[in-house]
Amino acid sequence: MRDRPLVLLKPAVRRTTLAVDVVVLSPRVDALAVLLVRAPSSARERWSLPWDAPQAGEGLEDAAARITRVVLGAAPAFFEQVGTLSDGRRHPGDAEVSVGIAALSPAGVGQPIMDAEWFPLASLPAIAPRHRTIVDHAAAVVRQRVDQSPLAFRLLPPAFTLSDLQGVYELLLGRRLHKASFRRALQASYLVEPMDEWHSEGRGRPAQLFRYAPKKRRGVRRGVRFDLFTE
Amino acid sequence: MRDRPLVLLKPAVRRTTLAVDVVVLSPRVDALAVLLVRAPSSARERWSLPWDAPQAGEGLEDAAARITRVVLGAAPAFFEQVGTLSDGRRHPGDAEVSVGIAALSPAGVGQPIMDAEWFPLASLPAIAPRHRTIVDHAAAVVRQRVDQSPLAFRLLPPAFTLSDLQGVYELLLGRRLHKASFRRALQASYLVEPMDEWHSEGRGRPAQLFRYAPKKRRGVRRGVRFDLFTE
DNA sequence: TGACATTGGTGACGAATTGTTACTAATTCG
DNA sequence: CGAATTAGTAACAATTCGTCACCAATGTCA
Repeated sequence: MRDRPLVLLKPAVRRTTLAVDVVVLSPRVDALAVLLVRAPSSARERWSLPWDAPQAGEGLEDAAARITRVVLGAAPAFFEQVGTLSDGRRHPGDAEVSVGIAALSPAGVGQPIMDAEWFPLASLPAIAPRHRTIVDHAAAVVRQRVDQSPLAFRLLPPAFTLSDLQGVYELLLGRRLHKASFRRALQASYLVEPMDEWHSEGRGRPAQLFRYAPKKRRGVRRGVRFDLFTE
Repeated sequence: MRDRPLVLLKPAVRRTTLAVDVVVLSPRVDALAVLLVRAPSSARERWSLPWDAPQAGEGLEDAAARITRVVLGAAPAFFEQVGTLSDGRRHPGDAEVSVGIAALSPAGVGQPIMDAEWFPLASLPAIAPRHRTIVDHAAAVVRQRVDQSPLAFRLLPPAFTLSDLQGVYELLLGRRLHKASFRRALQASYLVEPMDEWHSEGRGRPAQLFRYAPKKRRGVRRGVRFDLFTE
C-alpha cells in the first residue's frame, strides 16, 4: 500500500468542450420564473437555457453576466454556481462539460429580447435533458441557500417593502410565512434599514420602504442544528 | 430593447483544458487535514492537490473518486463540489478551468501513497495559487454545509461515539460545543441509532456506539433565519 | 481496597426564542 | 361615513436552548 507507484496518477489536462448554462431567475406574478430562449428550428427542443462558452480569459461568472445582458438587457444582481456537470445528458451545443450558474435578477429589471421568454419554474416547456437537470439543481440550490446568503434581497429592487420581501421568501420556500414572526426575526438581524419613503399601491395602508444594509453583527454562536438536513 | 438581435448571442462551445482538483479532507489529531502530493521537481511549488483530467465519458465525481483511490487507496465517503474556477490563477498543469471537489474520508481509512501526506488545514505548505483558492473554498463550503448535510457523519467510521461526533463538529466549526445541548439536539433529530456495542479506550466510562440511520422526520416547518448569512 | 481522576450521559431550571392571536394604523372604495 | 384592505406591533403561551449539577462506569495509584 505504502509504495503504490505514483505513476498510477500521472495527471494531465485534457481538452474538452465547455459551456456556461445560465438559469436567470426572477420573481414574476406569484411564481419564480426562468428565462428561456427560443432554440433554432434544427434543435430537438424549441426552448433552451441561454448559454455560451466563456471567451478566452473570461471568468465563468463574467460569462454568465454577459449572456444575461444579451438576453435580458441587464446584468444580474447575484450569481451562484449550481454545479458543474459532465454526465452523458444531452446539451443543446453538445458540450461535454456544463457549468450551471444561477443568475438572480430583481423583478422588473430588463426586458427579454424577442426570442426570450419568462416561464414559471413549475411549468417549463421541454428543454434538453442537461438543461432540465441544471434548472432543477438551480432551484434546489437557491432554496437551500436562502437563509445563508442574501439571495432574496437580490430578487428585489434596492428599495422594497417588508411585504415584498416576505413574498419573495414565500416564493422561494414554497410556503406561507407568519407576518409577525418574519418581521421580528428580520428586526433582530439588523439586515435592513428603513428609508424615509412610503409606497402606496391602491388599497390599504402605505408600506414603508426598506433597503438592504447589513450591519456587522456580533457572532451569536448558535448551537448545531440537525433539523436542516436535505439529504 | 425588445428587438435586440439574437445574433448577439450565437452560442458555441469552445475547447478548453480542464482539470479536476480534489481536496481530500479527513479529521486527524485535533485538526482537519488535507491530502497533498509531492509535485515533480520541475514545478514551482513542492506540493499540490491531487488532480487529473476526467477521462472521456467519466463523470466529475467519478474522476475525483479515482484520483482519491490512487493517492489514498480508498474511495471517499462523500463528495461536494466547491466551485469551478476559470480565473487567471496558476494551476500546476496550467488547466484553464478547474473543478474543485471536496472528498470526505473517515479518519483511519486508507493509507497515503509514498508521495502523499496529510497537512492540517491551518498549516499548509506553499501550493499553486489556484489550488490555494480551491482549498479555501472547500473549507468554507464544508463549514457552511455542515448543518444542512450529513457531512460530519461521513468523516467518521460507520460506528462512532457521540463524543467522536461532537469532536468532528468542533473541528469543522472551529469552536467548542456544549455536551448536553449537542446531545439533546441530536436525539431530537432521529439521525442516529444506538448499537449494542460499547467502546472503551483506556480511562473513563465506555461510550456507546451509534450509527447514522436517519429516520423520516416530520417536516417541522421552522421560520426563516436571518442570522446565518455568511456574506 | 478505596479515594480520585477521567470520560460518558442525563435531569432540570431559567433564559431566550418562536408561533400565534389579537389588536391598532392608514389608506381606498362606495 | 363605514366596510374592506393592507401595514405594523404588543403581548402571551409554548417551545427550544444554554447551563449547571449531578450520577455512572471505568482506570490509576497510594
